[in-house]
Amino acid sequence: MVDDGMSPPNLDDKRVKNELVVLQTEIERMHAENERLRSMLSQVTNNYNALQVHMVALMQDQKAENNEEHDQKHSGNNNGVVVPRQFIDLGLAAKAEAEEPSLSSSEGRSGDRSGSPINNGEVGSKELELRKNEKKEYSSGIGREESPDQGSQWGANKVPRLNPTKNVDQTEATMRKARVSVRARSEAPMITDGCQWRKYGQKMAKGNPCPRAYYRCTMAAGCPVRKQVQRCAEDRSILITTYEGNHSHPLPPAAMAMASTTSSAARMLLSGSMPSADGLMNSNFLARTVLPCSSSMATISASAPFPTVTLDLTQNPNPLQFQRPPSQFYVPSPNPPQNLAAAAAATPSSLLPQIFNQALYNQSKFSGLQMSQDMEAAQLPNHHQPSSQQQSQQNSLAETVSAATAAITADPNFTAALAAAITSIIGGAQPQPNSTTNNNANTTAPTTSNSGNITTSNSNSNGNNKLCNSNFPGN
DNA sequence: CGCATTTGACCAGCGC
DNA sequence: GCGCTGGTCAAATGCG
Repeated sequence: MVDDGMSPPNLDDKRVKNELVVLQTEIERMHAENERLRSMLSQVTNNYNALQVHMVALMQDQKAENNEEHDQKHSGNNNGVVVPRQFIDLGLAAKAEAEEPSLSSSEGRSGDRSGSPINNGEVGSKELELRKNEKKEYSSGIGREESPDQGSQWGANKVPRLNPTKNVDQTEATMRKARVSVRARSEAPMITDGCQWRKYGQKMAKGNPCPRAYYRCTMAAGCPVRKQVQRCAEDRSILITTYEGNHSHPLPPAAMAMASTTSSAARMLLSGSMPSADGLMNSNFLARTVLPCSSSMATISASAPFPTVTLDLTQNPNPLQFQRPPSQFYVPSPNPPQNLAAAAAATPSSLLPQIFNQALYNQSKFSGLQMSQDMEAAQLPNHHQPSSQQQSQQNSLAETVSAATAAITADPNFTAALAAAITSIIGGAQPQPNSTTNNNANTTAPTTSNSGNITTSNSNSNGNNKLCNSNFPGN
């Protein structure tokens, strides 16, 4: 008991104690280091965000000027709507747009159509057509002056030719091509997303009885936003809605959510810079982030022809049924729809505020520098174990996605909930209204999809194809 | 009559 | 160069 002669143990104890002390100091040092890195990280993030905000503000100013001119020309299309043009947040996209409307409203039109503005030769005659169009459309109250521009926008394939303004064009082109695709189960022929749409075309999908419908936003003249609606061939209960572009006009809150989503998606894709490399890494990060909880799927396809953020809310048990490019990261949701619906039924609306908040919180994670840092953290094997903060951020994001999915699935109208989910995943830029309410401007659109191949024929023969009859009931 | 949808035609990009 | 495909246009049609 008395340890006199027990010197050896004492020595050992000492040594152990020393080691402990060393370890402790080491740990403290690591903590300090961690702390330091964390603060650096947050500083960088803050700077980035500040810059982003600043840039957006500038863009908005610029756009506001352009729109003023534009509005003066076409007496107030945007009147009445309450919401400021918030989701023009998408800095770069906003810029791209800012240039477009002004161009399109008058002289610029020459350049638009077919995206190869400068396809000389044809321009002259086409301009006549365009002007004719303009008149017609303005008279109908839904200005469509954007059509030319949009043509180029949506028709991504045509974009590359866009041109001359080299400084912006790369960015612009990328933005224009960026798409947000939402896959959701819905028996309804359409989903309500808060915007007004006008159908301008429909095509049959190859090997798919369900046609793909094309819509453009009619809430304001010149709005470049378009969407495609298709129903999945394998599972017709799945509705695939793809959005492209950013609204150039104020929107009601419900629509805002979705709108900011597309903007954010574009920005996000852009932040990954060129699709090929960074884009993939980003997707990887996203997938990893979402995976842990995996009650929703987020896919970012950086592969061509345009970068697409896909939010899969179908909880499809067999993701493989959809052919996906190898470069896509697909995160399947294990939860059967029923479960989600049930879970959501209990909470949907209450969840949304959280979702929105979370979205804002997570937002920084998905953009710019912050994103790449997180990405590294996520991808590196743990030798620097991700800080608990990082980990919890990722977890919370996953939870957010999960919650959003549940809420969405339960929400018969989707809309805001849908947007919230996407936004939360890709980092929506706007503070979202906490209401899930939606405006009912809807568009119905039956759709089809997925294989990507579309036949040219339009025979709408089969009854099923009677897609949309959406008359915009609402709004 | 005005407006939205339908649908055949057209255009441009892409691959072979 | 040609054919295929995605996307858009615009006349025709239908509906309120």
